[in-house]
Amino acid sequence: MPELPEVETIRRGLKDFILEKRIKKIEVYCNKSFQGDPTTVESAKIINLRRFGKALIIDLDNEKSLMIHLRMTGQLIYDGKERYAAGHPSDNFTAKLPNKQTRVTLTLDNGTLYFNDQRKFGFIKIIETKNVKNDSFIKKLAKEPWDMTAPELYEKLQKHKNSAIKAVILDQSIICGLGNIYADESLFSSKINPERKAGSITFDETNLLLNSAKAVMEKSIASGGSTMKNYVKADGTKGDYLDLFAQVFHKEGQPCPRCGTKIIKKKVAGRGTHYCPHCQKEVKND
DNA sequence: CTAGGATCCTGTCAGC
DNA sequence: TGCTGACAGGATCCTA
Repeated sequence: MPELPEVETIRRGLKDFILEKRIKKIEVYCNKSFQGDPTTVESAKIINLRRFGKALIIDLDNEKSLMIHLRMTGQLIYDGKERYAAGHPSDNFTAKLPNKQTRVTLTLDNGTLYFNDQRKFGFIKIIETKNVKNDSFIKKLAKEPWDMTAPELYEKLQKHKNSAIKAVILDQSIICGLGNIYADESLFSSKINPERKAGSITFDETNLLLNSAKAVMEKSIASGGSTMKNYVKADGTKGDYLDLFAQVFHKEGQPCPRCGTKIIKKKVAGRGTHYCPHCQKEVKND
């Protein structure tokens, strides 16, 4: 699910609806999905929304924060006068809520925020605002592509020289923000085969990869992420926004936009991986 | 230390 | 139709 662009989309979109609003009540339907005592944040006001990699932080006015990670299938759906839904795309965006996949609801002054999560990998947890940066997950995050230099990334790649480049760029402690979609898209854009060992990537290729990562994520954020938002009509839910900008992801069997060769799907680093076998030729030496 | 695989959980889809 | 296995936009834990 949601990668950096989707979480950033959620942050920007949700802000307009929930900033300066108070949490009146929290209902937890699945204990695994919520860590902490909900009553300690009830009546607190939302004063800021921040993002660290794929994690969303909602700061409250009582020195506590909600840390939200959507993992694979998490969604945040605000339902008030309007509905704003983002995260893992599904019919939940327009469905009646709460429903079977609703794990937590936050009742606000002006509406309800639903945390839906089919697979229950995601979570909301309460942490002290001052401890956000010390959180075990946040602490490990590397820089995002915009803050990282090519020499920095190149050095990290050498440290993991025997791993597939795809596996390396998915590691949030190496470079932060890429997930399965943007890893594939960045590698395609850089003409790098996902199975190449990180140690075989040249400095120039590293530079290209870094620039590609920035470009594909910027493009996604600009178009509202690959997620859907502001939906009111049920007939819109079938639309796949990913198609609008993805070059290879979920495009297996379709012609490569650069050379026309059929896009391949193959398991790399334990993940479904899409690439053009012609543009992204394997390089033998490493 | 790195590298690779299993695992958490629910739902859907292809194939028999 | 019913069953089965594979797979899913993530991250962690375990093992070698």
